[in-house]
This record gives sequence, structure tokens and C-alpha cells, in this order.
Amino acid sequence: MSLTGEQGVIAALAASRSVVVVTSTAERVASVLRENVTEGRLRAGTRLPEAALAQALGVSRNTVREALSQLVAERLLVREAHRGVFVATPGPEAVRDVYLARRLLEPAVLASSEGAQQGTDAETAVLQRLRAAVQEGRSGAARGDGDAVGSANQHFHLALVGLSGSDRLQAQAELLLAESRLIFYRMPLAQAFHEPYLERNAAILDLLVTGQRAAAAEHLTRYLRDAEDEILAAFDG
Amino acid sequence: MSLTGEQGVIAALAASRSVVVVTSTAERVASVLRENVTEGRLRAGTRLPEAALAQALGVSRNTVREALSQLVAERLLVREAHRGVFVATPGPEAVRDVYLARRLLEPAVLASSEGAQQGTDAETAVLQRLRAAVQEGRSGAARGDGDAVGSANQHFHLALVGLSGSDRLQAQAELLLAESRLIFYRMPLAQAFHEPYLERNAAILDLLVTGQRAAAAEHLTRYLRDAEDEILAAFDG
DNA sequence: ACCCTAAAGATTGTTGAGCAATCTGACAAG
DNA sequence: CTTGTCAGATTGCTCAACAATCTTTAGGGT
Repeated sequence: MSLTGEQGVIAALAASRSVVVVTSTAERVASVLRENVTEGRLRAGTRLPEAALAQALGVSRNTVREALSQLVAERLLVREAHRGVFVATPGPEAVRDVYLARRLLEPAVLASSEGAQQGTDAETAVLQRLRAAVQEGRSGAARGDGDAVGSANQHFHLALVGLSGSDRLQAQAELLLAESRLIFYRMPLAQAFHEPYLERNAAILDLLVTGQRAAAAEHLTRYLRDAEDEILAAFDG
Repeated sequence: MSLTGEQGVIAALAASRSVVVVTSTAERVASVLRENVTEGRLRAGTRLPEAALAQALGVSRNTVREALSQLVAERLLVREAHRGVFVATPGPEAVRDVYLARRLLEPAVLASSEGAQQGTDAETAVLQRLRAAVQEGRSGAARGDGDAVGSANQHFHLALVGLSGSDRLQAQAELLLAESRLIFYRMPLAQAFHEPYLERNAAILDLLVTGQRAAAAEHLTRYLRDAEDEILAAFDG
């Protein structure tokens, strides 16, 4: 006799297999390094010698190497042949490239979801995350916590891309935002920079919940263009 | 006295340094594997044992490992913990995700370049590449060479993304197209599949040169949607 | 002082061997 | 026909070593 009842359970278990994250050592090392870079504890331009990292983290040099390669692929680090890997130092060209990609990607996500899935579960979940990000930013600003404001901003944009419903675009957005972070750390006065965008996030969210997606996309485009201009100005000056 | 004449030479050498690709062994191994995957010589699902590859390519297992990790990051290969890496076997979900990303990225490139740089050097170079890709496809079809038609298609789409002028988007597009190739190889009758899109490429190019970018973007969106539908139908049947 | 050269020192790129953990497959037991 | 066990193979990771290359230092000449 077939166990019709248990078949469902088995299928559920098979699905959960992809959820159980079996992190390899290399991945964990990569995570540690990534966090230290995106949190600004490792300044731009810092050299990361393999031997020192291996000893500090208690893993072999080969494992460190694998982690470094991954972060180089993510553009957080830069490898110079026979010289070593360094924390990336995004210059004006990198700023332009990052924002070019973001201006293409983020508004397209908003516009393309036009009328697609209205009121879906996934959709409301995204809106929920957007609201939370706005709230997070406001409370951070109230506390005068510049880093928190910056983080809230990242969360807002990440949630936006979540509207696409694509893992791959989500991953891409994460890379772009991580690199954006590196850029922000190169500017003085991060708090003052991020704060004005807080209310623009709220405005975009408003346009979204009232179904004005095209308008939201346009607003976002201007937003990203303004941010780029402001950053580039800070770099030149 | 400073050697003004030689200074120029030195500067030229310094510039060419970024052109002289200093490929590490691991990168070369990755290239070989990537080519074998995207050219369809390694079928989807094939297992790639580290030891065998190391011996076949005459490099150490560690180097193979580094190359494999890179291709896993590119989604061409899949790693299963303690089981090995396999050539990716894109299922319907992967098809949907790839085409979702492509529908977002490629039309956005067309639309966003609206009125931006008209008649630039870079712009005409891109148009040149697009024309060449169309030509390449037609002659391939005339010869009855299905692979050539497929390659021409890839070149056309790559050139399209070149309109963005962003290295990073270009790289992203290359990954998407490589994965698209894996998908195509999973379908029978690649030639018959690609051929109808040849003339649609030409139509898009026409719209581009006559400045009708929005129309080109729309056409491309329908194009990609049709392709996705056709592929998914082939997968289910 | 200045510039060039050469030797010394340090780090990367790559190799090879080795071991524990884990997966696979076969075979025996219930 | 399911369950348990055990040998064999492969991965994940470590350690040690060496050539190639970059950096620094120390001179030597002018």
C-alpha cells in the first residue's frame, strides 16, 4: 500500500533540504570578511595578506584564498597579480557604473511589476518590508545614528528589488548595495548624506501602495540620479 | 632632463598593462571548463570529479577547485556538499528566472539610452556589432548551421547590452546568456527554435537605427516573452 | 644630494601529499 | 522489501614546500 499521507511529508522534507544551509568553511570565512568590509571596519585600500588572515581566522591559507576569490568576484575586493588583494577603493568611474546599473535595475523592477500581481502574498510581504525599512530609518535618524540610517536605506532598496520576485536579481542587488556601501564609507558626513533620502523613500512607498507604479519608478530614477550627482560632487571636491 | 619622449612610451606601457591579460592558471582552467560547458560539449548534469579534471588538465586539484568555485558562482555549475560539482541542469524555474531577469535588463537598456548619446563613437560601434550579429545569423541559417545561429543570437543580445556602456551590466548579461545557452542545449531542435528570432533581431535593429527606442524595447519584451513561453512549452512536453 | 643597480626579504601562485567527514553502493540480516 | 553495516571513493580542508614576482634596502657611481 502506498502511504499517500506520508508522500506529502516526504515532499516537504525534500523541499526543506534547500533551506538547511550547509555552510562550508570557505563560505563562512567569506561572510566574516564581507561583513567586516561592508560594515566599514576594513577601510578602503587595506591590504589583506593571506597568511595573516589564515592565522587570525584559524584556517588554512588555501581556504582563505577561496574566500578572497569569491569576494573579488563580488567586487568588494580587488586582486593585483603577485601583489595581493585589497579592499576596493571605488573611484568616480565605479560610482558612475554602480549608479548606472542601479538606475537601470531598480526603476525597471517597479515599472515591470505594473499591474502584474496586485495584492499577492509576496507583494504584501514586500510592502511590509518597505514600511519597516522606512520606520527603521526614521527611528535611526531620531537617535542620530548615521549607520542605522544608512542600513535602513539599504534595506529599503533591497526590499524594492524583492518586488521582482527573482532570486538572481535580488543577489545582484545585494552586490550593488554592498558596493554602494563601500562608496558611502569613502565620503564624510554619511548621516547628512542619507537623511534627505529618508522622506523620498517614504514618498516612493506612498506611490507604490496607491498603485502609481510608473510615477514611483520615475521618482526613483530622479532619486538615484540625485544621489549619484551628490556623491560625485563630494569626490571631486 | 626629463625624458618627455620616453614618458609617453612609459605611460603607454602602463596603460597596456591592463590589456595584457595576466591569466592565472586557475582562470585559464575556468575558461576551458566554461567553454566546454557553453559549447555544449559537457552535457547538463555531468559530474566533474576534481581528481580526474586535475589529471586531465595537468594542474593540481587545488587549482581545479578554485576554477570550479568560480563557475559555481557563475551558476554554470552546481556544487552539492560532499558530492561534487555538476553541470547545471536548468529546470523550468531557472528558465523563468533567467527570462525574468533578461526581460527586465535588456529592454531597460534600450529604453534608458533614449536620447542619451545619439551618434557617439561607442554608439555607432554597438550598431556595427548588432549589424554584424544579424549578418552572422543569416549566413549561419543559410548554411543550415544551427549552432552558428544560436551563437549569432547571443552576440546580438550581448551587443544590445553594450548600449548601456556599463562593464558590470555587460558581465551580468554574459552570465545570463551563458546560462541561456545551457537551457537551449536542453531542448531538441535548436536550429528551428532560433531561426524565427533572426528576423525579429533585424526588426529591432531597424527600430534602433531609426531612433524608435521605445518601440524597440517593446518589441524586445514581447520577443523575450515569446521565447520563454516556447521554451517552457518544450520543457513540459 | 640624486639616480641607478643589485641583493635580500616578503608574499603570492601553484603544487603535492595527507586525513577526517561524508556520500555511494553492495551485501547481509531481519 | 526494508533496514543495517561496511568497504570504497570523493570531497573539504590542512600543512609544507618552492618558483615567480614584487618590495625594500643597501650600495655605488656621478
